[in-house]
Amino acid sequence: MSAIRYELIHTCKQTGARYGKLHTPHGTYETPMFMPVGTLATVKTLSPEDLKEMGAGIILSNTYHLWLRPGDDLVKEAGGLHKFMNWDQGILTDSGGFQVFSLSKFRRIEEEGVYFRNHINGDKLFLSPEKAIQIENNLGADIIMSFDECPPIPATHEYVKDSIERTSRWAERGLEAHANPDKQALFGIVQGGEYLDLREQSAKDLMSLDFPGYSIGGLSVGEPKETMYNVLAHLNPILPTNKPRYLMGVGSPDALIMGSILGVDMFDCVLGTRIARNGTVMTSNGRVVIKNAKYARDFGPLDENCDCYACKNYSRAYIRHLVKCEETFGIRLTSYHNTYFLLNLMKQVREAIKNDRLGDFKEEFFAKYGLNDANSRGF
RNA sequence: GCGAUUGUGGUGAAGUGGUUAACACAUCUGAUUGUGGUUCAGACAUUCGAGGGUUCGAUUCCCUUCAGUCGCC
Repeated sequence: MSAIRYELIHTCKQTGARYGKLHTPHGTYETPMFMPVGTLATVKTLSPEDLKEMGAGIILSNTYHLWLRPGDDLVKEAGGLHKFMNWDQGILTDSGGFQVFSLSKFRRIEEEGVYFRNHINGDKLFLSPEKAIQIENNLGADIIMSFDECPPIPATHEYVKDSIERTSRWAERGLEAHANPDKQALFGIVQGGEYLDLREQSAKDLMSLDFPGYSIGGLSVGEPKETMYNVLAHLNPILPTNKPRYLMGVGSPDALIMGSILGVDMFDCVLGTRIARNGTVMTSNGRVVIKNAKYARDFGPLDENCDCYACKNYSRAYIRHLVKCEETFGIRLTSYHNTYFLLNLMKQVREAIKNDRLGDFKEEFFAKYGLNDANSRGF
């Protein structure tokens, strides 16, 4: 018995996008959904109460980071991640595979796992599929990820083929090591870079292991958007319709809409909260770099069409001042707004799917930014 | 009043008798996609306190002047 269940409720007649519900041990959530990222058991600057208030469902946390600090055994001792951070909604943990790829300059990938040095003090570390699952079991998230290798784009076909085959073997090992599949759903991660044949092979290999959900990894690593959309379009008819599909690390507004159209149910991304901390917000009229001098005397809200806490109470001029002075309240307000914006965008996407008009919604949304091309940068 | 010393962009400062006057911070623009609040990229002194002189050429040498700092009466 799987810990989660995906229920496909409606398919958009205009685009084929999926509206559904994801039932987890900590609540049921409508999809497609955006999951805010809280790497170190907190969405930076936001409290769990804030997240609840803005309607966040599942949030992400991270195996690698929590393993190093404060340690998964400590989290287990605290009663698990939900209790530790006072979040009674869904949690998903990433496996650490991506961090090995993105944070460590020195790493040696072997069949049994990866040797690398941590990003804090350079200590030698070793992470394997079994070890990652063990940590994730201790953390206790509702949805957990297989330990994968995230190859760069570009990489040779030969390299990526070896890589996905190893990642599939790792996925199988993780499945065997998994202690409580009835409480935590383990997802396999489809890799394959930009090669459609390898993406297909990766998906089919993982599907033969019958995971309760499938992640699509290794995208948004610097490739053109078109490459990503091609991969999604290819995988869409291959992946099972009765399981959730999770596109990892993607979350610019245009990619969220395009991903939904291409059959994705779940997204996560640090983009919104990261650019928030650097003084940029997403608005219904496009990106606004609130740090810019032109907003010094702009006493209107961040987004005139937004009714979030930040927009209802504070002006661009005030927020710009706070951000310029590196006051923490400033980046809290921008983080709040961007997270709200992305959650709200997905709400609109779901409504559009239910009304069979996601294609129209996409056109309207893109037009507002002056985008008429799915491959445009957007944000 | 006398003596010494220093004057380089918003700030702190390098530097040289000879094409675009280091660097840092600040400022101004971009960027950031399974998160170190990080990091990266670019812009920013027609000009070296002011005036005069020497020189082919002076921010650099000389004179005057102004301003600051320290010391002495």
